[in-house]
Amino acid sequence: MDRGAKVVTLQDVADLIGVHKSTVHRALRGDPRVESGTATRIQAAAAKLGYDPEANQAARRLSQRRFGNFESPHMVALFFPVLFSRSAYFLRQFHGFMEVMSDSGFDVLTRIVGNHEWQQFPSAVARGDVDAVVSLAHESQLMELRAQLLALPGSVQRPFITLINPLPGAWSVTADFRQGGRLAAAHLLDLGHQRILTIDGLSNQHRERLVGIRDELQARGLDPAKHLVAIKPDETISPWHAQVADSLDRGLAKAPGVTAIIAPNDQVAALLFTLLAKRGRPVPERMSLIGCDDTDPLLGPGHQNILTSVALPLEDIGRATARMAMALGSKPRSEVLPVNLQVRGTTQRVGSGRT
Amino acid sequence: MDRGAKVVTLQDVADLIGVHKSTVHRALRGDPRVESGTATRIQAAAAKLGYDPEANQAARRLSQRRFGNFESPHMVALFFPVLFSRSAYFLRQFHGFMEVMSDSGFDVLTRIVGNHEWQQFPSAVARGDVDAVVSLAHESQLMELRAQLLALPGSVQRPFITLINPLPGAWSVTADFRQGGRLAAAHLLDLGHQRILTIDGLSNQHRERLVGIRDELQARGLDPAKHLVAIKPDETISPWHAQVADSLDRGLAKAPGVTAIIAPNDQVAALLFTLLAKRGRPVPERMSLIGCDDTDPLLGPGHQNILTSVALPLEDIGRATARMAMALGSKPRSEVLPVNLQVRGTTQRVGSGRT
DNA sequence: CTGTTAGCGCCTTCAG
DNA sequence: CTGAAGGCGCTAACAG
Repeated sequence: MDRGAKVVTLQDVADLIGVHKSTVHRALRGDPRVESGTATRIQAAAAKLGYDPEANQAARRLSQRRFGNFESPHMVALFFPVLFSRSAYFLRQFHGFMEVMSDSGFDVLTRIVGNHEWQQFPSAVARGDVDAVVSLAHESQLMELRAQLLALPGSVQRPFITLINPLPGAWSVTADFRQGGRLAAAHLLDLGHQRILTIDGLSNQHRERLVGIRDELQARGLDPAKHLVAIKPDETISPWHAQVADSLDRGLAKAPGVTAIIAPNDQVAALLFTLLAKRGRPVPERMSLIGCDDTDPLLGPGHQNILTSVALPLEDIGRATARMAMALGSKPRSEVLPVNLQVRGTTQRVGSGRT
Repeated sequence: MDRGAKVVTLQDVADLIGVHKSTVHRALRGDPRVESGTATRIQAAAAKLGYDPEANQAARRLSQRRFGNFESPHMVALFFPVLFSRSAYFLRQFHGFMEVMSDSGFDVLTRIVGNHEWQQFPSAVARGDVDAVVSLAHESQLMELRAQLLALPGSVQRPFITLINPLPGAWSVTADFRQGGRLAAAHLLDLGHQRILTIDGLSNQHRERLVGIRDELQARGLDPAKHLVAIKPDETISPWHAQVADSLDRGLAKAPGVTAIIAPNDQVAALLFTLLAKRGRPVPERMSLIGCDDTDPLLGPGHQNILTSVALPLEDIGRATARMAMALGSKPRSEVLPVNLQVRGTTQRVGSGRT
C-alpha cells in the first residue's frame, strides 16, 4: 500500500530507448514527424514499462492549463436528496445513470444534499474537477443547491443538470407529463367515465398532467369545467394522509357523480384505494383509480401489482442524463422522454360493477 | 461555464501586498518566521482575493510528490453490485455510508461492478487518487474485484474494505452472525420449541449462524444433533424457489416433529411462509418461523411486517465503514457489530395453536 | 525528423 | 525574518 512507489515516467521510457522525452511524447501521440522505426520501438518500450500519461494527471493538468487546454476529467458529480434510499423514484433514475456511466468509464462522485456548507470542503466539485453537476434532489432543494454552486469562485462553474424538474438556465432531462395526463384521461374516457376527480397543486408535474387531461377532454369536444373536478388540497392539514382524505371528501361532496380518480402519485393512489373502500366506493367496482409514476405497487390478493398507473421511464431518464452529462453542448437544453400508461386492475368500464 | 477563468494564485496575493510568494506561502501556513504584521496583512489579502491552495490541486500534488509527501485526496471509491437498486440490503448500507461521508466532506466515487476492464479507463481509482476502495459487491464478485485492483500498477494499490464479507488481508466491517444464530435459537427454545429446522450452505453468513445455534443448544445442555436439523439444499435444482421447496420437504420428511424454522434470509422466509401454509403447517399456529437480515418485510393482514427476524444493523455497518475508510490504520482490521432479534408475529409458544 | 527550452503553481531548501 | 531558485512530469513552441 505504499503510496510512494515509483510511477513510470516519460523520462524512464526515453532513457530505455536512448532518446529524448519529447520524442517519446510525440511517438505516443502518433505525431507523424517521428520516424516510424523509432516510433514503434518507443511504443513497445512504453507498453512494456506500463507508461501512462493519465497516471500523472497532476502534471498533465498543470501543463495543459498553460495553453488553455482543459481536458475532461471524466467525472461528474451526482447529488442525492437525503432520504433517497426509501424511494424507487430516485433509485431507478440512479440505476440507469450509473449503468451508462460505468459502461463509459466515467467516474461518478455522489453526495447527499444536506445543509452542509460543502463548498468549504476540499471536494472535486469545489475545485471544478468535474464535467458536470447532476442533481436528483427534490424540487424544493434545487434552487439552494444551484445557489451554492453559483457561490463558488467563478472559475469552477460547471454545467448543472436536473432530472424531472427543469430549472431555468440549466440542462435537464424530464418526461412528458402533459402526455401522461392525456393518456390517463383518454383511457378513462374510453372506458366511459365522464366525470373525473383529481387532486391539484401537489407538484409542477401534476399541474402539467392537468393540462394534458384538459387537452384530451377538449380534443373530444368535452368541457373540462364539467368533466374534470380538480380539488386543491388544504395545506394547513397534516399529516399528509389526513390532507388527502379531506381532499377526497370535498371532491366527493362537490361532485358525487365522479366515477374515476387520477391520483397525483402512486402513494396517494394506494391511500385513496383504502379510503374509497371505507366510503363504500370500492375500486374498481364503483370507482376507477389511476396512479402516477408507477413506482409503488399496490398489491392485490395474488401479490401482484393491481394499480393502473402512468409510468415514468425512470431508468431511461437516468441513462439519458448520463449521456447528456458526457456530451454537453455549449448552451442548456432540455430532453423530454415519452411516458406510457400501464393498465392494470384498478380501472374498468364504468358501471360494470363486480368483475 | 468558462473553464479558463482565472484562479487566484499565490503570486496574485504576493503582488497585492508587494512581497514574495514564498512569504505568502509561509504566512498562510502559519510559519512563525514571518513577521506578525505582514502575516496578518497577507492573510487578509488572501481571504479577500479568495485564494485557496486546494484549488490548484494539480500543482500541489505535483510539488508534494517531489518531497515524498502524499496528502489524502479525501475521496474513496465505492463499488456496487449490478442489481443493487432492488435490494434494501445494499441500500441501507449505502445510505449509512453516504451519510457519514457527506457529513465529513469526503468525496465518494461510485461505480458498478460489472465485467468492465475498468482499470483501463482514466479513473481516479486507477490513478490511485482515492484513500480507499470500498466494496458492497456480492461475496462471489469480491475476489475478482480484488484481483483487478491488484493488477493495477504497484504504486496505486489502495486499502480494500469489504462490508459483511471479510476478505483475507483486507479491512472489513461485518456483523456478529454467530450471535444472531444464538439469539434466534434462544428465542425459539424459550418458547418451548425443541426441534428446529434450517437450510444450510447458502452463504458464509448463515454457516456462521449455524455455529451460533449449536452454541446456544449446547449452552442449555441440549445435543445439536438431536435438536437441530440442517438441510443442505440440492444445488442442481433451479429455479431458486423450487430448491427451497425441495429442502423444506426433505426436512419435514426427515424430521416431522420440527416446530420451528430459521430461514437463511427474509426472502426465503417469505417463501417458506407460503409453502408451509400449503402443506397444512400454517405459521405461526403450527410452525414458528424466523427470517434473517430483517430487510424484506412479510406483510400481514394489517399491512405491517409480521416476520420475526434477526436484524442486521445495515446503516450502522455503512457508517462504521465510512469511519474506517477515513481513518485507516496501517494494517487490516475487522470490525464486528452486534445484531438483534426483532420479535414479531411469526413465532409463538409451541403448541399454543390459533392465537 | 529530433533535441532543447520554458513554464503550468506549488512547496521546500538555500542564501541572504 | 524574507527573497531566490529549483523542480515535481508533462506539453507545446522553437530550434536545429
